[in-house]
Amino acid sequence: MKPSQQSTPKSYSITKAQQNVLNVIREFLNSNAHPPTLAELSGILGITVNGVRSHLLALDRKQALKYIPNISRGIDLPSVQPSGVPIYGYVPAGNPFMSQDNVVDTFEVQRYISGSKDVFGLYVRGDSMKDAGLATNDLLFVDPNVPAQSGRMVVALVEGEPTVKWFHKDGPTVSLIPANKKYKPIVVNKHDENFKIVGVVIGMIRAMDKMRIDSTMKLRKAS
Amino acid sequence: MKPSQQSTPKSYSITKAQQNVLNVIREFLNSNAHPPTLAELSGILGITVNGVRSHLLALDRKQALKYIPNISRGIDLPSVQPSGVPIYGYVPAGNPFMSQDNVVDTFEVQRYISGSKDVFGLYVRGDSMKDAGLATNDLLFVDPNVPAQSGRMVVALVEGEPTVKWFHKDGPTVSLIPANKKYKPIVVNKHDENFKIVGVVIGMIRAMDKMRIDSTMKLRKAS
DNA sequence: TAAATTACTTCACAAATATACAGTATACGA
DNA sequence: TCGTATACTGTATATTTGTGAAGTAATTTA
Repeated sequence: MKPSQQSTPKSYSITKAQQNVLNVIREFLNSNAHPPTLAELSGILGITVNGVRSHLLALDRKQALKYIPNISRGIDLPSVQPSGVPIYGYVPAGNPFMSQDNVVDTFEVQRYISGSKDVFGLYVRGDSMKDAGLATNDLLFVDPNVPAQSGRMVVALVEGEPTVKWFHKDGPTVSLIPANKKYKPIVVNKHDENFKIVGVVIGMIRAMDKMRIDSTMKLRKAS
Repeated sequence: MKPSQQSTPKSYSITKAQQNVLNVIREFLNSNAHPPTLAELSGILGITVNGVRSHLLALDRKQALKYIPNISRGIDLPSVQPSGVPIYGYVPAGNPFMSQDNVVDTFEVQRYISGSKDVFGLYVRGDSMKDAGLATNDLLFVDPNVPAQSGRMVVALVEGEPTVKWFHKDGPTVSLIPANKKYKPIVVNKHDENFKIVGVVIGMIRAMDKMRIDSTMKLRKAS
């Protein structure tokens, strides 16, 4: 944390008063789509406009925010908000796990559906991928720009019908393998006109608002 | 879509010029943390400040944005961006499914992890919920504010150890039921001190960047 | 302890911003 | 065709909002 540039003017770390200003700005941005003015901060903080200003200049120097001169509401907080949920770790894992220190990560879908901007979602229907843990109504994230490799889950168009399967390439032929003994693999020629890889499954999300134990019971009986 | 209030002033739908203003504002917000001023929009659009103003007033009337009078940069665009991926429908389903008309929904995590602000994420480890489709490294969304009901999946603390199970209440006792024949249900008294429901599982997400067919193969052999 | 930074205040002032009011011309729906 | 909304322009004019310069006191680091 030592200054790497000798040109950097000497400065203390962020002080309590400055942190307070920062917090007030953050709060302001939670209820307003625009940053506050100096006068507004002045009113909230109970100090004069120039008092606020000197804090902003200091915070800008310390890179805690960007203070753009001469323009109204020219306060830019970097990295807005995680907009996400904290992630605490693994289950089961060491406890107590629900503490702020224990936040392993912050959830951002971008992390999961990273990659190309062409990623799209697709709902699962049917049980052909049951053993891979997919159930009807699960939502798949499919990336059309990821090249299909053996061992990956893909969405393919077979004779115009979209289907989710494991992908396996074997010389001139490719196999689409279901994760359910009830169904047989589909084997086609690599250049078959009636066959097309739509994309690779890079993620999945499931809403469990209404999911009940019954579904597992059925699974249990079936297996 | 007919106006429900007779007090609503007559107005056309958003015109091309207005849509253009809207687009410019959106673009502005993509590169700036603060909304534009009337003067800035005037410069970009090539019309006078009052021209801009009348557009903003019209757009406010049409609820396309909020125009806050008397404050600088008082332009609030609702629902910033979907930040999401389009969802096309079910698999398998009628084709051709990848067309803009076919967008069933736009993915927003909020939709899935809706409810309280206390929702948090938790990684799954182990195979005790295998038959419910959960695998190690899956990320669960847990809501501590949803009351546990029989049939729902819950995260519980049993003697200090966090665990994911199906929840079943039966008079004075509650059962935590694993979705894997290898494990036995845990039955405890409702008021047992060593037992505590942390929250209800409301969703799950899985990253499949590296997931390979091998894992299914193993599942197949095991079942 | 000396030099610098913080944490403010006050008074004055220059820009930046939004409004008011008055027009002109075009397009649209009943 | 009438009445209204749109799509602007222009000239002023109020406010809002940000800056400058100077100063006081407390705090911090070397």
